Amino acid sequence: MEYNFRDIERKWQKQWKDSQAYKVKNDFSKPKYYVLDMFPYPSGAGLHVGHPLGYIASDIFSRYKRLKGFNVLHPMGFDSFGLPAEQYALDTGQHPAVTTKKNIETFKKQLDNIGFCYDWDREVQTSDPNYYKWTQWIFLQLFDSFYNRQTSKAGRIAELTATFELEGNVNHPCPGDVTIKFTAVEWRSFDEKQKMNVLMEYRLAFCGYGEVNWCEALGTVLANDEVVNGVSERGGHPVVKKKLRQWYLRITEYADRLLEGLDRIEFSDAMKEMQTNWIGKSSGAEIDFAIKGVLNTKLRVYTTRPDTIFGADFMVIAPELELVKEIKSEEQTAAVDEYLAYVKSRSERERMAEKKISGVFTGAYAINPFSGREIPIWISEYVLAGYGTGAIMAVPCGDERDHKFARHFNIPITNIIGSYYNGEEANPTKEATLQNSGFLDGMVMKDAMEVAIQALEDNGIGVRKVNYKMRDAAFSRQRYWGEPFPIVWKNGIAYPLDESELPLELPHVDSYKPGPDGEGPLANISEWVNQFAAQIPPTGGGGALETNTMPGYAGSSWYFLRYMDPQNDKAFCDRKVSDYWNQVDLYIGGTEHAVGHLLYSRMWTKVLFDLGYIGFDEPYKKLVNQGMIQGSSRFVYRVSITPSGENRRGQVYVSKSHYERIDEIKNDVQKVAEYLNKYVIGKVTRIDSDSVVNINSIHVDVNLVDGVILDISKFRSKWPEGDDVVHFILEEDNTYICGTEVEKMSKSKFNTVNPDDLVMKYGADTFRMYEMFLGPVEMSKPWDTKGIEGVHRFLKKFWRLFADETKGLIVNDAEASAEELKVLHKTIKKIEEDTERFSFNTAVSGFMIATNELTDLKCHKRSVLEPILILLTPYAPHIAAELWSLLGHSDSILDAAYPKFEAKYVAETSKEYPISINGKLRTTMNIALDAAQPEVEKIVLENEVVQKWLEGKPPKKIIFVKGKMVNVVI
RNA sequence: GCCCGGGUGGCGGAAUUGGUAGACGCAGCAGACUCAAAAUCUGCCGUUCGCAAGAAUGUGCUGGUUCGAUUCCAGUCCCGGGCACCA
Repeated sequence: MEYNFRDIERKWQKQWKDSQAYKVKNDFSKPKYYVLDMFPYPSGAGLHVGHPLGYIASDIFSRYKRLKGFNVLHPMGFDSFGLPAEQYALDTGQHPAVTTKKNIETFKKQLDNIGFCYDWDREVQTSDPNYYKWTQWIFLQLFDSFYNRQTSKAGRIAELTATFELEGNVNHPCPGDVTIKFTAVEWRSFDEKQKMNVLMEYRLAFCGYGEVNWCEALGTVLANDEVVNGVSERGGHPVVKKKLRQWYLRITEYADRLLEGLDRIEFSDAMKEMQTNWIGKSSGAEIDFAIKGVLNTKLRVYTTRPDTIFGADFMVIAPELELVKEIKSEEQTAAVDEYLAYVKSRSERERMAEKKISGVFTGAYAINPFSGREIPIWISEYVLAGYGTGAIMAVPCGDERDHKFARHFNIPITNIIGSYYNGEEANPTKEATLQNSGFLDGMVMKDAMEVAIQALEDNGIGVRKVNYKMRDAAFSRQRYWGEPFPIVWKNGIAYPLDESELPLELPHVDSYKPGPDGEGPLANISEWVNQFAAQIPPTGGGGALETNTMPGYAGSSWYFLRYMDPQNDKAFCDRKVSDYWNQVDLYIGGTEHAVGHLLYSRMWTKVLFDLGYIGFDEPYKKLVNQGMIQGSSRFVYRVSITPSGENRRGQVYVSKSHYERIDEIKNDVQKVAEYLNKYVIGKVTRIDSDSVVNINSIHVDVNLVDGVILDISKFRSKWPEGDDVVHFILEEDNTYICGTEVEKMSKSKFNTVNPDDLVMKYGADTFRMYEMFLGPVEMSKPWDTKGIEGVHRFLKKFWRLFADETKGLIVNDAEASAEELKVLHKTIKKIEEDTERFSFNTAVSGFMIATNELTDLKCHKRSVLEPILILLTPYAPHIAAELWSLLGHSDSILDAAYPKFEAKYVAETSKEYPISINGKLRTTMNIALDAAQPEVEKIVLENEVVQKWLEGKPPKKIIFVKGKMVNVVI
């Protein structure tokens, strides 16, 4: 009876499917556990070995929790809206819905191959109208809400208008535009459009004109985190700033709660820090400076260091500010205008890349409110219009950028920190005692901070102020393949669709080309756009649907809730059901979503909590970041001499060591020609004066390479023309050695490995355990198929504990020996502890050790093997189920009782103590564990190795740590 | 530039609280079984010296704390990730 993994796995996958073994019920009587994977985008490329890493880990943990008696929710679905499907549609004309469906089928088949315990009845697809109906519904809730700063919670727009009727907005300053201020009387006098415009500045989902990251090549707007170094993350196309009407989420209102919530969840420190940095909270003050000769305008700056106000030697304002035009002096007008033109000419990309010091004096002066000193006002692009007030007070002795600027333009520097400033570079210390600082003189900076702010507030020239780097999140895309907004525009007012109209389905289109003026493809379908024209309040007639669609993160912001109650058509998720499943207990996914998806879904959860739809305000209790599996690329090197000598005798591929030698002499064409001719006779017959050596390193399919050795015959088969066409220059042992590099796994680099192939060859159980055995889940590592044999051998060896090739099942009912029970309980402890702390690689090694030891003991006893079989179930469910059934069980091993560790079986009476001399291990001795120090000292000193090192002298000291070690100091 | 991680055999990695460094596996070497191969099994396997016993050395590098450091501290180099004119 052999370990026939193919039959076994096919059999059990069918059996589990037929018996609905993975069906999850909302059974409120059982304790729950919710394990979630970040759902994949179903790309056309299918799964590669990198994808399942996290899925396997979560599957193991789910199955483990199930054995422990929990009702486990471990669903899977697809983030199926997105750009690639639409790009593909543009290229091929295939409808995204069609390609997406096909891709999902492939993904599901591949996932099922690996034997995951998903309840596919709970599958969600973000592009399914039954799903995005509720994405649109949640959007409507966001649209109908504002952030009430009094209660620090989302509230309804109706509450807000009720307040406005009574008291205006005095207690609810406008988050979108602080200059909007009105009384109750004024509010009541506003017409509908004015009211709606005001409310738009409060809504959590709002529409506004704003500078957006516009990518011409993609024809769309990108979120900040989709732009990397001035180019699009996808495709690397240039990105420019452009003013467009856009939808946004007012996530900035949640900045503090997003920050505070981090204390209550288990994310890695690195992840928390990324989010903290992204939110970028800083506190300081806004200070108003009078401008010399200008009466009704002040210069408002933001600083985190009000204590340094006496060191402000100049002011810098962002070139974009309107104030510039107002204050520039006549003499400086030409220079300022020239500078503004220069700034405008520079793209975001140049600005980011160059960072050179530039700026111009406006001719205006600000007045230091405490000293009356006149401070020149400059403009420079290093001050950003979008942060703080767009203006700063520059303190060159304390800020490096200000210092460089002052140096560059020869602005005198005031030293307020004494010896802390060396005249060469700025010192951002907070410890210095202030000098040249008026009433702050003699105070330590960090104490002066509070005094300065108080003085500013007392004199009405400044206020305490907290700022965030985080911006409101752009929430619209000029794309087809996304959720349509349930919004109708009429006369510039956005009217929400009634809930009963949801889902607002995407129309079928024939063209995915952008609409006019940067609008999305939907703008081209007037029939669809105008479908609600007759119903729009208050008068009916006119009105057009919003033609933008929602971004990729809309559907993924709440999908974890839908899994709980996926078929509900009355609500996104029944409250009783979400109360039961509650937070995701374990969320597994990559770090790439640190500041995107994870922040947005945290915000949506908080809003839904505030509005009373769910009972918790953090979606994910614990997050484990799986590492990336990188590709291990292989290269071949093609050498040619152009323009002459080329292709006379076909292409020449040289092995690695030859490549290295040729690379050294590549500038000498003659030498390279001789080199090539030495191996390929007549390869190079003529060299011209303009001949050059070309060396191309070309990705070669990793499946044609064994380790680093190229399978030449497979490679050669790409040229059916025959041997004359392609030549190889090999190593001395007649092998072709490839170059290697670790890169992202991708089809274009020919370094992808398909899990299907490995499952076919070794089985799903081997594949699962091997992926875990590679190393800690959190760690990124290049894929290497080599070691999979070892794991496969282990499973075969494990099988042989139960069954013999000729004799069949060899398990007996004899009583287990103490030694065997020790192995069993040691293993129970090891596997349970390692599983709990997600140390799956060491758990796999624990199974190997147990198998090796039981094989050595020739143990085939049911009472030992059965519990180990249960331990193995989460890791290798198929083999476990098969053996369980062979042992005569008719019930399912998926619900067996997890074995209980009993310490008495592993208790030892003595230990092989390491005996060190001066901390260096010299020998070991078996000593009873209950032996006390005097007794141990006596035994140790009698040891001949110890006596040899003592050379007759008494030891200085003997360190004895019970149960650990003995160290003799001489 | 700033902020996080991380550097351990030929390779992936282990060492959970400062206490036997290198578990487990891959690759390699030697052997058994076999006509042969596969499969399986046994032994060896950081480096240097040595027939061996053993000794020296060894967790990026330089120091320190300690009876004892892969683990703690200071400095430094390298690799990976994040942020990047945020006042």
